[in-house]
Amino acid sequence: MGRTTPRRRDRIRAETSSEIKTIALKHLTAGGAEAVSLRAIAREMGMTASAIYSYFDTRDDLITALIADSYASLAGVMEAAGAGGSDTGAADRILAVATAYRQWAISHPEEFRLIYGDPVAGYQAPEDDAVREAEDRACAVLLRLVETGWPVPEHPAAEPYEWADFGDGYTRRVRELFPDLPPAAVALALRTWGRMHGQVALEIYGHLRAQLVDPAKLFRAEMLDLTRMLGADPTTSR
Amino acid sequence: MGRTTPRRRDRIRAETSSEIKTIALKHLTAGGAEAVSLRAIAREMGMTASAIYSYFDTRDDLITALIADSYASLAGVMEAAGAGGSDTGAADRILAVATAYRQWAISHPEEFRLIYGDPVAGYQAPEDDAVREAEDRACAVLLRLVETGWPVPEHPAAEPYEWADFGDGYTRRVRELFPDLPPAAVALALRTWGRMHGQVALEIYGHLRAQLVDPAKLFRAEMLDLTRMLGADPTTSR
DNA sequence: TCATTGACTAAATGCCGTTCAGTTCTTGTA
DNA sequence: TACAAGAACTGAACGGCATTTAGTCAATGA
Repeated sequence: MGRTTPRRRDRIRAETSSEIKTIALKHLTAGGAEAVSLRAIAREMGMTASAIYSYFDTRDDLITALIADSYASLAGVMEAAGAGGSDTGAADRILAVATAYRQWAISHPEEFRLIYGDPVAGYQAPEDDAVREAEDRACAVLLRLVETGWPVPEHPAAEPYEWADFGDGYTRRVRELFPDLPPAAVALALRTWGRMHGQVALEIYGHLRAQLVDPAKLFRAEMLDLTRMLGADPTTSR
Repeated sequence: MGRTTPRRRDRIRAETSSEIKTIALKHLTAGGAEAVSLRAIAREMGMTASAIYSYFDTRDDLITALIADSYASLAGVMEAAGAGGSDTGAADRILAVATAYRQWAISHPEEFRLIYGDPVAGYQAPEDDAVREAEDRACAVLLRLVETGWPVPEHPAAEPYEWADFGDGYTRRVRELFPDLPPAAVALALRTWGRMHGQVALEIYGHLRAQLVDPAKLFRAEMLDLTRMLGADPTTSR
């Protein structure tokens, strides 16, 4: 009964929907989020702006779709960088993922801003399943990095972590994927995220422009220290 | 010849200008950057939107003024936190500044987004003197933190830093304020910034909401490790 | 074959930033 | 004190925007 081949109408609909997204993405990368206007997209498609409402309930929904697609692209890049053959050292994998994160941000600045910034006014982080899934994928890459060096000696003064410290849904998904990792390891993965993110965010938003000639150099130094935090110091692991 | 008391007209002008900013800020905190509309501000002031153009050449200029004011407020909070009596340990001062940074962000989320995000479409980080000055003040607070624990043993694999690695103007201002600090210390201060910023940015933009029950706890752990990076481990300095 | 449904248009609503011509009133000076 | 200059402001307009609504038309599935 289940129909394998999509019906003609559904196919056309999917094509139009993806054409809208493609043009929207083009405008985004060309002129930032403000340039994503339903009228401009429709104009380019030879349609009326209101026609787009058959495909996206509102402009924000279209933006959310762009976020989901962009985040999936970032997650893919991170996964590829984190996969590295089994001959790759732990520190190298960490540096590879971090570099991939930064490089993706640099080559897709507007998409990065879309995901991690707030380019759409009054726009609250959407409760979108596709977005959450991409975020989980990115998170999983970091968890895999932590897993390699685990257990890492805790900072003496740090408070212990428990599962109750994390969101319910998140806890469930993490424990399913990484049954052997304790809560403290998850906390470490989130700290890793923050550490990678900090410098990249500052750089993308232009806050290191006047200070640094080569932001990559500072990022390398920071990520090198990160390997230590994850118990994968390159001086000992290679 | 120099007139000390401002003329009546100048005074009124300054008052109107600051009233515009006050209302703009009110709308910002209430509804995000999108809510800062010249028409809405003028409406509230009993004026026409075009009247505002006597005070700010464009909406973006008004936004830039808001950024400068907000950044100055953040810098002030950081300075206060970093001042701590001479009896305060180095680690405590670091934690105080970091906590101040995060707390300010949490209590002024829209201003934080204004400074470090990209709420205004197609808006490039302005080359505004007042903004740069506030950024320098915040930077100076971090440099003072680094200064306390300096010298910190470098990570073995890290590349050495030279003054040529930094922007010209920035280098000049830093060396004037901190004649004794070497380039590597400046690099460490910028890394400190990135590390503080990373988690706070993720939190403010809602990216830790689904994951963490208490983001402050993770931030504490990260900042505790930061004290180590700055050579001010609380276990040894207290 | 035919009623239904989805894609689409056209027009309108009410926002917005910005421009411009014209008005009013304050100001410093002749 | 009279007056020219200029600042502050109004009102109308332009072109842009998201969104809503009523209506058209053709593909669809029973």
